[in-house]
Amino acid sequence: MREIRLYNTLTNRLEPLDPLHPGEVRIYTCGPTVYASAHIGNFRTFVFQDILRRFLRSQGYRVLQVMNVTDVDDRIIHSAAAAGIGIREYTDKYIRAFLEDIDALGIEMPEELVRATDHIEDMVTLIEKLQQKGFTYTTDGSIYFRISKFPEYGKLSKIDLSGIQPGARVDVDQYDKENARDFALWKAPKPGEHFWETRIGPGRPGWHVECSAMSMKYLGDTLDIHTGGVDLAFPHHENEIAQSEAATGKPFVRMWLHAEHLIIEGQKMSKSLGNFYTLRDLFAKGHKPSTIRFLLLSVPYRRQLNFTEDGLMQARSSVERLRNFVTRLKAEQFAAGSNREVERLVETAENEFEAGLANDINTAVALASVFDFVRDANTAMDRGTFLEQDAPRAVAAMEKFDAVLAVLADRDDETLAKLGFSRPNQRMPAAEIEALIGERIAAKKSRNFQRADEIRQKLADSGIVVEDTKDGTVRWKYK
RNA sequence: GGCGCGGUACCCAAGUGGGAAGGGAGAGGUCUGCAAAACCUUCAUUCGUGGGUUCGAUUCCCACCCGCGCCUCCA
Repeated sequence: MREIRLYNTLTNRLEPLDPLHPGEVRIYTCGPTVYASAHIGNFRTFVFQDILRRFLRSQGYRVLQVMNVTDVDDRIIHSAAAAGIGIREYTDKYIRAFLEDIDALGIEMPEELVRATDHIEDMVTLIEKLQQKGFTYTTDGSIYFRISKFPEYGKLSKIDLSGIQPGARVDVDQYDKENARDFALWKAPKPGEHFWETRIGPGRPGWHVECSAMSMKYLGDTLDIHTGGVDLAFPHHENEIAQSEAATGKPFVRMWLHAEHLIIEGQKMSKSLGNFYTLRDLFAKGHKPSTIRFLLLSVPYRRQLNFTEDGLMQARSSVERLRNFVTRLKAEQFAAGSNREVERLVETAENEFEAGLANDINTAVALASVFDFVRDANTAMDRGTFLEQDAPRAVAAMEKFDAVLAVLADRDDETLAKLGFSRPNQRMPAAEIEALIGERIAAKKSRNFQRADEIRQKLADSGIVVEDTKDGTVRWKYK
């Protein structure tokens, strides 16, 4: 098995992946907080995680991935109350939308998608364990984690607690905490708020404890990989480490992977700047799922990604190029035989593709190997040195690449239609298209080029592109 | 201030102590009735700036400039 190296935020180094359970990689992924639609920045992180899991599987690993859904927090409680419905009902619709969104982007479902509110009992058990070991204290019914009892606090984010300057910014809750950095494991209910009646009293869980409880429940005390956006490293992941390791006495996570943020047209994405896009906003503007996925995956995950209109155009063209190649492979007739040179091209591409991804999921290198292959194979086809037996081999390679990339197989129209974004101007019935193309071929044969061009224009107006090929056949596709 | 990421052609972007990947756009050409697709050619003689190490640095070291993130329950 090829060695896979990943950049571990805990050690700030590239390290070889060495799963605790041979052949199986256990991953925990911080999922969405379902109080609103996820935005394009969220999906940068989720697409990265999808590339990671797809690559691991393509390398023969079993993957056991758990993603949480945070369906209880202040915003949810308040919004649900304002809407006069329960938090479960309130979050259901956002969970549904999230599932539709990740499906639209070709993101595979994790093996376990778990809701925080289904695991209150597990969190209570974890908090009890921390209480027994003396890592907590209670103030007014809220239970806090005492950071001073956990000397390794700060090892992920490399913050030095001794150097903290008190003052500048003070949390509003500070008065009931011993230390400003202590965080809530359990929050006492406020009047009128949703709460659970439990062995540790009435209340609701703090944000951090949910991830510790659920990850260890499904993946064991020590996980192979924990992923999330860079912003989560502190305090969320730092707190997860503290809770989990204090409770079990074992290392919580062997490798921490953090995806850099996405910015929009060079600016930080924020609601006040009005550059806050959901997937559906982009679909409504006419962008295809494959375009968005390609753009999100084309920049390696540890690099900030500038999400721009121009970038979307470029991504769209790139995907077109790859898809055109596969279409050509399947449609064109080649002379009998097979060419060892082409086989060599395939092997080189497959090797470089894997090597790129194995080096900290370097998608830019992986894509370069695919494009190299596409160009060289196209050249061989143009020169007539690409033979009949080479085609299925090349198709197989492209399918292998797409098992990770997931942008070649064209589900765009289908996906958009499912979400209500069908484009009626592209819905000319196939029979009518075929009839027009037949008429155009006849017109061309009788050298009535004016009529032929009229038909081509008519099809173009309906979003259909016609391509004449060398051997006289005609291909068409939706634009 | 602390911790971290980055500055490579018009845009996106890889990379290494010794010939600067790949994609998009542009220009010219081949093919085509014309297109489209594809192919060919072209597109970085300061790889942020200034020093240093070296036979040789975009790559290592130092300083500086610029952009960004986290240090507040934001992926």
